[in-house]
Amino acid sequence: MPRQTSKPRARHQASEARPYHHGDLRRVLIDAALQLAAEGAEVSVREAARRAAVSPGAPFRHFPNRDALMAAVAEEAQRRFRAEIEATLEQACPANPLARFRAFGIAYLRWAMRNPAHFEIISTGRYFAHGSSAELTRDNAELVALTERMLAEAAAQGLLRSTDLKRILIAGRALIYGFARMNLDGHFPRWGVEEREIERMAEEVIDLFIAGIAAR
Amino acid sequence: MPRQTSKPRARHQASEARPYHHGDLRRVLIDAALQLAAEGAEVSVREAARRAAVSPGAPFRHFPNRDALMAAVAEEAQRRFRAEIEATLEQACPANPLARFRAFGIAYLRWAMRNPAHFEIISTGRYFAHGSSAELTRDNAELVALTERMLAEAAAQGLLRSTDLKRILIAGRALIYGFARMNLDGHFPRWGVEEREIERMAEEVIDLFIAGIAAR
DNA sequence: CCGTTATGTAATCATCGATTACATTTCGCG
DNA sequence: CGCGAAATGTAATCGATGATTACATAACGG
Repeated sequence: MPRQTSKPRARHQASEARPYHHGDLRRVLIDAALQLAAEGAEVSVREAARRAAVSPGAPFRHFPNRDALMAAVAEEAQRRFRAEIEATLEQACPANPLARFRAFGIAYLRWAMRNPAHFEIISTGRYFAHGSSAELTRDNAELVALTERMLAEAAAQGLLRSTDLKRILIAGRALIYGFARMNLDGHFPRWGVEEREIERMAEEVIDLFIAGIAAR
Repeated sequence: MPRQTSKPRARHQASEARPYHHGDLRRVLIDAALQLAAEGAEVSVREAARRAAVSPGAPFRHFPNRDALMAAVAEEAQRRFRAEIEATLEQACPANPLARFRAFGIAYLRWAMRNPAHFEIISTGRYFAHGSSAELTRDNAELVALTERMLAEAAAQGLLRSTDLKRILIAGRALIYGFARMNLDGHFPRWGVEEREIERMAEEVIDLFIAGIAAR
């Protein structure tokens, strides 16, 4: 929790000098890094420090190394990601598991497409050792478990053609993750002038998948 | 084509000195970079130069910058990727487009899983500006076109449930690409002790997709 | 009020991509 | 041939970065 700096005394000389101790440098560094990523710039510790108006070595008081900063950044992004998905699911028809699955997929892809850099940090084991953040791993596992539950309910209600839930789960994850990554990795030529256009494609792809696994 | 160095004269002094001019530095640098990537190390121009036993500045005679080297590396990797897929398709039942699609997907995923670093370089716009290599773009487009043709044939033979080929194509690409990236990005916990296990999952996922789009 | 701890600064190092000036080899053209 | 231009590699150097260390200063508690 951010400690409240109680209006620190001014330095010996300047009346408006920045206090020696930053308010909550850790938080500010994470935000700066998130912002850097969102801007498409690559995240460097120094640049984050620069934005926090702090010396290049200061961040290392809060993070042992760059990877640790990135892991913290990923945790924050994942928190936001998960929060938005769960908020969307709050207002999704609770009775129909496949409709919920659909809403989940759409929310997932919407966030991924509107926060590409953050999604990249979350989903790729490139910025820090995969599994180095227990929180990130847990949050992600819970999203997977959420998906699993929806499919299990669908199966219980006889909505699925096959009962091989494991296989359906993996295929569904691959489909959604793949769509997000295709967008991220530039596999959609810039025909899709409208962002809205790609989101419509996302819906169609999800619907195709659901039609494929649904009983009929 | 690699120019043949016709046994260059020895230096003024040593009888076994390395010739001033490298045989085909460009090629050697690309191979060194491919090897570096395959070893999981991150590719640096200097390290490639080191492996080629050449000064750190030498590579820049062949590549204007690091990105250009990476683009050349990607082109080579893509060439191998495409060659293997097409070789596999050579011996796939030519009459059944869905069987060919299945073979395509399996070959795609097999290569991606056995050459993760190379697949990463190919498929991500991270190592160089996306579209900076016309050859890479073309090669990739041809694989997509190949998939498109298989699906069109399947539709022509009445094997598909829907005729929305565009949607099926994107979904299929997303599914296969997503599976490959999930493996790459560490989304498969290390349960799959056996590599063979993951390859079996890949087959199952592809089969599930085909079952989903097939007429019945 | 003092000292222990938390936090930031300054200086330094190795690595990397990149550029420049220079050296040597290769090759084409007369 | 042989000579000069072009190709190719070397050496030295620059700025940025991640990281470490020694030191300075502020914050907190007894």
